[in-house]
Amino acid sequence: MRLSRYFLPVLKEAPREAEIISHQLMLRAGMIKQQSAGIYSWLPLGLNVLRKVEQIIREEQNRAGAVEVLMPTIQSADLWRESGRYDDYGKEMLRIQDRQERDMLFGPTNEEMITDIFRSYVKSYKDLPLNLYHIQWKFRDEVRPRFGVMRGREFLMKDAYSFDLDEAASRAAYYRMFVSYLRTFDRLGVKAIPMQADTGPIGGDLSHEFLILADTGESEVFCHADYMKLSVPDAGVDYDDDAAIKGIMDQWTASYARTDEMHDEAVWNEVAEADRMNARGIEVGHIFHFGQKYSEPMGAKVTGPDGKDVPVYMGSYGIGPSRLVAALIEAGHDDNGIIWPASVAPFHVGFINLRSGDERTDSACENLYGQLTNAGMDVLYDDTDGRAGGKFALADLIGLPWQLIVGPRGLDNGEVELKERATGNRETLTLEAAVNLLTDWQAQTEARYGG
RNA sequence: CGGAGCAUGGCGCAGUCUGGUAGCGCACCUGGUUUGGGACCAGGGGGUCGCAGGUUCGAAUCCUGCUGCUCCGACCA
Repeated sequence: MRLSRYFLPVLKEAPREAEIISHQLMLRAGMIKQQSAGIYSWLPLGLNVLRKVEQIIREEQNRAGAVEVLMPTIQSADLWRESGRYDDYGKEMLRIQDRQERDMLFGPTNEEMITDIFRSYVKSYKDLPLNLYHIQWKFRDEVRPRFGVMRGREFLMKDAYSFDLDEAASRAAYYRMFVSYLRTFDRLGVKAIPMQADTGPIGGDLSHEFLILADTGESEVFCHADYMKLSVPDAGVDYDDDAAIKGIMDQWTASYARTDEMHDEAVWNEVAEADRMNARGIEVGHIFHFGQKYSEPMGAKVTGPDGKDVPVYMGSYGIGPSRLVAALIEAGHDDNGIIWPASVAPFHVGFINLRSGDERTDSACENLYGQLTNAGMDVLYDDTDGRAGGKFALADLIGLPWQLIVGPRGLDNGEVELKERATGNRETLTLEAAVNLLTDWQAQTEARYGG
């Protein structure tokens, strides 16, 4: 992508209403525009990252055996009356009427609708296990939206729903999603720690929240230092092996890890003092096992091997991609701007042409641009007229992993400079060496974080 | 929903106390000089001062009502 043809409306100063760093940087980097309290447009750079986050989530859901569907944002109130939640959900649910004055709502979640889909088609235990998910916009009319897309009223959510014949199978489904989440956050380049959670209004008896540690996190967390060292299963993990999956789950839940809501001082004090980590975290995922809570009232039953009908056992599994984008920035930034994890960076490398209009630097950039693009790299080429300072500031702000600096002085020696955003390290090297370094880096990144 | 605050060009702000018909920086447009870490010179465009009433010869400024947005608390991906 050439910057001159892109749409990247950056700001030098953050709008006053932006309070936390991720919100400020998202506005300054031209990723989002606020349209109303808690409601945002996603501009090209923001959408680029959001799509990458979604795609990693999608790949890991698929790997764990979940199947993607897409349910509507608008739902009928009737479904929610069946579960009893139409009255229970309260003012957070945005209620609307269509022209026939039918009661509708903008979905805050989809348990009812997915249960309806399930009961319409699935009648036999032979069709289980089943896990359906979608990635769709939700609306919760929060009393107080804040922190940009971190807590918007409209937000993107991946929500998966598992269906199983009995409690044991349902727990196995829960464990698979648990492991899938470990892999998902790992690929996103962040450490997210599963913490024992309150099951809340959705109900159930088994629930974990996944939190990214960040100083600006909204929750206080207490966890054992072991979590810093635990390894995440690789792509070869066998989701059909219930025992192995359970083993990973056990390993990741063996030590103390709770948010302030569930914190128990007495148990916490049993952890060795040196191992106690008290930090702040951002909740980016939440999984629940709730058994027959919805299948029972909504009549989602399957016939078992004994010929008897039983309501299916269910769980639901949420990740907020839009919140994750903000959380990744909270976890990765410096005074100059964003530092993206390699796996979701909107572009791998930004080109800085120090002398736009100069025939030699222009053609060197064009040449490199062609080579890297052909090698499958995403390149943002700053081909605009302008001074170096502004170009560096922009490149730092939007946080691409690499900056390739091309100027007449370097070209006198057939050289360019390569700057790594995360470390700030700069290296002078030949054009070929720069191309090799970048393509090697991409191959390694793909091997480490790719699908 | 309870408490606090803000609203002046795309962004950041001054002006409001003490009423006299709107200004600064950045951004934008034109021309020129520039170009190795947010350039400089000259010229230019853009605002019914959130909305509606009221007071006044005169309102960004004073009064009343409303709306929007932000922050602190209870809730959540």
